[in-house]
Amino acid sequence: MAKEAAARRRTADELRHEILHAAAEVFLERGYAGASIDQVIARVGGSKRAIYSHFGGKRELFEAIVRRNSGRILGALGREEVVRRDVAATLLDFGMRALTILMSPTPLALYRLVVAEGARFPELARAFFDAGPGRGAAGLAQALREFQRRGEIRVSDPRRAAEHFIGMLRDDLHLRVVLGLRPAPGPREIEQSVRQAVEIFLSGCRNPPSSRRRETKGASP
Amino acid sequence: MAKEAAARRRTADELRHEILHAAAEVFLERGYAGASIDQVIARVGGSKRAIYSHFGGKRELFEAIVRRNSGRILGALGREEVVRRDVAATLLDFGMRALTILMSPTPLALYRLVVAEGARFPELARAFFDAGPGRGAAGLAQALREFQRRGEIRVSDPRRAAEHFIGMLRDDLHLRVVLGLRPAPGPREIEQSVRQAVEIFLSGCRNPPSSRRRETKGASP
DNA sequence: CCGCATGGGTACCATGTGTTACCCTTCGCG
DNA sequence: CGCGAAGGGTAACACATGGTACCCATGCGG
Repeated sequence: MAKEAAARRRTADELRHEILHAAAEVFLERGYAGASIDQVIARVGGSKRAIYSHFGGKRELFEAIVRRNSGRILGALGREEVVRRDVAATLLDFGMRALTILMSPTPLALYRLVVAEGARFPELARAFFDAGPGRGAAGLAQALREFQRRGEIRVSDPRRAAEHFIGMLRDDLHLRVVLGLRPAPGPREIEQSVRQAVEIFLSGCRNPPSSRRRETKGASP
Repeated sequence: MAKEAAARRRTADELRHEILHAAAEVFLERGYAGASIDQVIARVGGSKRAIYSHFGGKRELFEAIVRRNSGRILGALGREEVVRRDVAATLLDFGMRALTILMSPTPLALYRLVVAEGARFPELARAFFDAGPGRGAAGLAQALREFQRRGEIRVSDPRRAAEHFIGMLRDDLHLRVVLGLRPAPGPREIEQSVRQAVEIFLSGCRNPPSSRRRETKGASP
């Protein structure tokens, strides 16, 4: 009885969860204005009534979706940017993780969505930024301060430097993927991009003084 | 007579131009799905028939808008990244111009729009990227090659390096403005950001080898 | 064993959308 | 001076949307 009931009539939380899941799919792939309640209930199988009971309406459902995904997706990166080895290794590690996350489908779609609707949903934009890019930059900035304390790097504004580094990660490669001009890069290409970013970030590319660098063209294995 | 006629009945080109202008406003501020033909004709004063005569429909009008704005906005930067003075000055100049353009209202709205709809309008995304970020990166890459030829810098992949530099420009500051979390920065803040980006790009921030740098805190002996 | 509250499903509504058929004004030309 | 044509304005339409009133099944209390 109870089992049958549970199978037929989903728990309220179950249903709510499924609605959130389906709504995320729909909103993330069609945008806010382009998505419709009917499409959501078409996927989740329930009825509109359920949506209007559990959430208030389209707007509230959308906000729930964005908040939920903002929080969960970038939580993996957030952690603490533990300052483990040397600067280069830490930056490489951070960059790899960040770029890998940024290039996966859901964060990409979420990015498109929030960029598109951010101006019309200010508190959502805030939540997204604080949970994602903001937290990432803050963590990295903290790590940079630690390295600066150790004397390994020298930077005037750690927070801004962190943002610059993240900016290098999220460069045209990310933009091209966001625009759908090319598929997401694989781990190898990600690593290549991150390595060059770390190289530039640490050593720059001015020639005379830093001529001690080993790569450039000649193969040093 | 002719004057009255011209005042009453706009030239076909006149009308077409006004439609494009109004449609740009509507699309850029409401997004593709959120915009409506009625809103466009409400601003331009004509009738829907005009739109469907001059353009094919909503989709075509949208494409015309994006193409037009993609071309005209970033044309100012495009030019040729003339390699004038030294690397730092050129990068600073390029960065200032690029960031100033990126932070002005229309390019911001266009960015939001294309990011949102890029996946659904692939050829538009391509056109936008080629006319804007792509051209900018290509120009800068060309300049970097020239500097590399002169021996002023040393970089393994100029194109990617150019993209990294542009990425540093378009970092969290740009994202925050795109999301509407803060107003666009003034010239002073832009210059500050660009300066640090140039500094990092050229010299990096690793401490021991490049201790010859003059800022940070202590005077370099 | 039966009535009742709960909540999810059906059907509907008002509205706004993109699009098109029709008509009238206005200009160019004989 | 009259006529044909072209193009813009009016109005309608088919449709999809967000939102809601009604209804029925389900599980519990008396």
